[in-house]
Amino acid sequence: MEVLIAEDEQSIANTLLKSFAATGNHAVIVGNGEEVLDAVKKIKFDVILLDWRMPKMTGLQVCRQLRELQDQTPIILLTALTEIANKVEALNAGADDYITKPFSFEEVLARINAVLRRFQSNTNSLPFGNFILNLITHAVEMELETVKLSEKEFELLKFFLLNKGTIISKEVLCEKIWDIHYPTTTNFVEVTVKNLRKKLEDFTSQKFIRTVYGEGYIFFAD
Amino acid sequence: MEVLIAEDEQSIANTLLKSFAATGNHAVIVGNGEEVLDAVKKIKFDVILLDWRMPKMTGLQVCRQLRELQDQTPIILLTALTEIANKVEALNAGADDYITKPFSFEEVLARINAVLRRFQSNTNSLPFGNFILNLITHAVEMELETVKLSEKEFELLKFFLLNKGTIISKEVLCEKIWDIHYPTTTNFVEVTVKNLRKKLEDFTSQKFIRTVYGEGYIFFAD
DNA sequence: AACAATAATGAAATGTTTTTCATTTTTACA
DNA sequence: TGTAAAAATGAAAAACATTTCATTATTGTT
Repeated sequence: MEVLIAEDEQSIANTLLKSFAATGNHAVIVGNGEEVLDAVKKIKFDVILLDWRMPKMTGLQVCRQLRELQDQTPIILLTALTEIANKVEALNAGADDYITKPFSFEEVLARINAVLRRFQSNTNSLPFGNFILNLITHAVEMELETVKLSEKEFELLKFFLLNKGTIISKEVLCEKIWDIHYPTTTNFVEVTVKNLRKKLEDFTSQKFIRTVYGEGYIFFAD
Repeated sequence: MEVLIAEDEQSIANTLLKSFAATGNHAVIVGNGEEVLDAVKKIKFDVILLDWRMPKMTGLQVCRQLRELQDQTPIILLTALTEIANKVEALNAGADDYITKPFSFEEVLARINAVLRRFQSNTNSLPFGNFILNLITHAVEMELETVKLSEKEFELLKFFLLNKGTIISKEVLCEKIWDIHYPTTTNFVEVTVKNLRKKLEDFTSQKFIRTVYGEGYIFFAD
């Protein structure tokens, strides 16, 4: 696991760093808010531990700014006892949880796991444009309207949504959706793409799946 | 929303009670651990606010006991600052969150909503016995083994799992799964039950669906 | 034990989805 | 613009799922 520690008190930061290393994880330390924004541009962290009181920007400001930049990385705020009154503010700023100092490393790990679990299990629908794919019913929904997808259509759309904006080759689709690991003899991938396209366009009046000649498909939304 | 407040300090309990009433919710106050166990037997609460330090049983003991009795009601522990060290213990005892005193009512509401959200979105699988129904893939799973259910079989099993231990009539199944609101002319419900039974028994070597002559079916697990 | 009501079953009929195939359309590039 | 490769399409064939139906088995009651 890749953790970003944003904390200006050296002793706390170093203790955390060592503890993460000892549990087989990897952490990066930064000392102020600006450095947080720089760091997340370079590395994709699993979680950010953010000190409430830091030079230049408060944890809260960093938090808001990250969310404005559409960064969804889970954030846990580290707050001192005197700041307890502002917990609600913290949650509203887009933090996912907070820990009050002093804390044990055991508690930090427990909190991180709780937050990650919440994140992972929070995915029973995938949004795109003004629509969502309901992962339970396998239908595309918009307010009260829905279209049911067949199984293959569902799996295809789900895969596209999990890989928005990147080129996906037919070979990859074949592997991931049909579990076929050798060159295909027929064009069932194209046929399924066609059917999904038709259903989506009839329902949404938009084109989401673009063909990249010789390479594969890209799904575009927003 | 129906809230159970387990708190022996009258002033705190009453303030909460009034605040819940003011926000259109309803709360019940009990003063010790035993009364909590009695109360949950009578009423189905949406959330339980549990004081850590109470006469007769600590909040932690109550928590453990509720979970042992298979009660899954969300629990938020109310702890004093001096008890901060034991947060991990609290989470491990089956509590879903905790709030340190003193707290604002605004914060209580925020926490409750966070916990409820987590609860509701946490359901992309339904466990029964040693197995789980995966709500995304529509398959029954046990470790690495899986069986895929057809759509009707999936909906039927899902409905059974959400209504474990209660008699479900064919009329209700017809309404809820087939969306048919008038007497049926054929026996497709029985046929679907038969097919689901076969798939489940082939896979699990157990019988989960019992017939109640003249009334309907019951799903049993554990 | 005998009966009528209810439930379970196997198999055919119908409806859907998935895959295949022959043909047409689009694309990149000379 | 002409060509070959790649992609899209309509429709048939094959595989699956759902519903119907006739028959057999089970249940509660007398």
